Amino acid sequence: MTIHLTDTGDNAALKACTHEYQVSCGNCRLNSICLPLALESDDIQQLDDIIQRSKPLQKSQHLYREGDDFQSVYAVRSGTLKAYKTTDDGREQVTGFYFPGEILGMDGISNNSHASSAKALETVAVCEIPFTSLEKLSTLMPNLQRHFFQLMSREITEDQQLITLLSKNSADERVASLMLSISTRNARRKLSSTQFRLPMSRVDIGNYLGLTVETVSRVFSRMQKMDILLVDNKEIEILDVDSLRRMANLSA
Amino acid sequence: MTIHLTDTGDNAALKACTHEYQVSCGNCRLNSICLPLALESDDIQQLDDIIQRSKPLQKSQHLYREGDDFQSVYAVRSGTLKAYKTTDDGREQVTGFYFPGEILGMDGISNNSHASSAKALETVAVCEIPFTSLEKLSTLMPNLQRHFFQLMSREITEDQQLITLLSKNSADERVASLMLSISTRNARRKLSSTQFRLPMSRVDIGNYLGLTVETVSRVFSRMQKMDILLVDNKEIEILDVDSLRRMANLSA
DNA sequence: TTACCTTCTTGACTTGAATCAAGGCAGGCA
DNA sequence: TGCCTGCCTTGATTCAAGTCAAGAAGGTAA
Repeated sequence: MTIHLTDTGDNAALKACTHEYQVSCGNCRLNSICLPLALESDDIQQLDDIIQRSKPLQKSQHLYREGDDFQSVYAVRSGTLKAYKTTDDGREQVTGFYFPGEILGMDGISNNSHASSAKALETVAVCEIPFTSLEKLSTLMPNLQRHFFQLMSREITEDQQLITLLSKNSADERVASLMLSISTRNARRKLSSTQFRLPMSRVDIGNYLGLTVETVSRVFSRMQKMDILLVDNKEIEILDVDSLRRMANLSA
Repeated sequence: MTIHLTDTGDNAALKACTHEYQVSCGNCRLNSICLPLALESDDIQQLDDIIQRSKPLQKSQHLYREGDDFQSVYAVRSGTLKAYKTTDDGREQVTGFYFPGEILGMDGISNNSHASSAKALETVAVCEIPFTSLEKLSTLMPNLQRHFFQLMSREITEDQQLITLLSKNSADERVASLMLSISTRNARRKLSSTQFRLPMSRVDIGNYLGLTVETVSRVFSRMQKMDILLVDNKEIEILDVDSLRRMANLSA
């Protein structure tokens, strides 16, 4: 039996998941994001068979920790996670935020142990994809192999975007870019691209963007004063996308 | 016929490559870096068959450019390359340096077009690995598939290291880290870990580390004054590794 | 050899973001 | 209801790295 997953909005994690573990990839409304593949229905069945849909994670619980044995990669079904590394001197570096449909954990493949930790920013449901099964299946399904090569390659290019952002852009540009990125990712999930609730704290934003909390806060205030954003704590409304784009210094 | 590659030192590119195209992976002295695999000799033969060893690139020539169709990934045989992206406002962001035994070009997989450009910093010889052949071979050789998953995962974790460096560390720490990284990579190739010639300019170093040339130059001067490094233009000698490590703020 | 050009270094000054410090606000709990 | 406690904001000050400017050193070509 499969049940259609009716809502994967960020607050719907519990509702969506406690009773609806048995979603299949074929039915999942996120499959266009996480599995944009020309797979035969038979293939999808095989993939479904290896994927484990376990009970949801509560806010601030870890999906995995840096140094844990690497077993699986994970697709986010609902909710948001942050990935972070702890530096040698004990500070934290947020390396990414993961929204529904996105896949995390691939940095663990190289050493057979997770290179970063993943923590739920709110209630989260994930699909667990055991990596050895995925490898075996990939040798049988060239499309799937290619898909995972592409996913990892995308992660590389996204990291390179972040490197450029950190290396070249001002505080304003960094915050503007993150807002645009979240906006785009919401649009992909058919959610509003102009109004959303930030799942992460100012500290996390600052940490991700290489800025202090105070700077992040000041940038938000400035953008509000310029009528680019409407900021009410974590609720964000983009009032002027064009100005935001200009501020982010991105032509695309 | 295969000829043993006698020298892959950075200046030996021309000598090594104009007459010695026919090296095989089985004989290549870099294979412990680029192919640390338990492959049967028959497997290695199959891999050899798809790899193309073309004529060397001269300094400042491009191996590929951002936006080029993605066909292959490349293993560096001798010499050094830099990878860089051009930002929307026309500036350059160096995303990595690639030394002999290292593999580049994997960021092109996700879009079937190269996400960055690769330019020779000196005379360079590469092994070209056509990606579609590699994919096919990977479905037949699970070890090879796993190896490429691992290589890509390593690229991700290295990018995350750089993100952390850019986001959290001072100019001194960044330059110290790069010197240690180059030192380590030299050691892997059985070259001196304490004395080497930087293949890249100060501009490239600054660009990679998110610093200006002037700052890079000042850091080198400071390190020289502290008897940590001996700097003579591009010739570097590490006088005090422990202090350099302390300066880089890395316990490892 | 000189002349030119690029790359590197050093100094003086400026500036954007960090730090330090104080208060405000919202949500949870007694 | 009111009081914590943990976020978030705002202001004043400091500082690390950027900018601007000048000159030195190294490589290349005539």
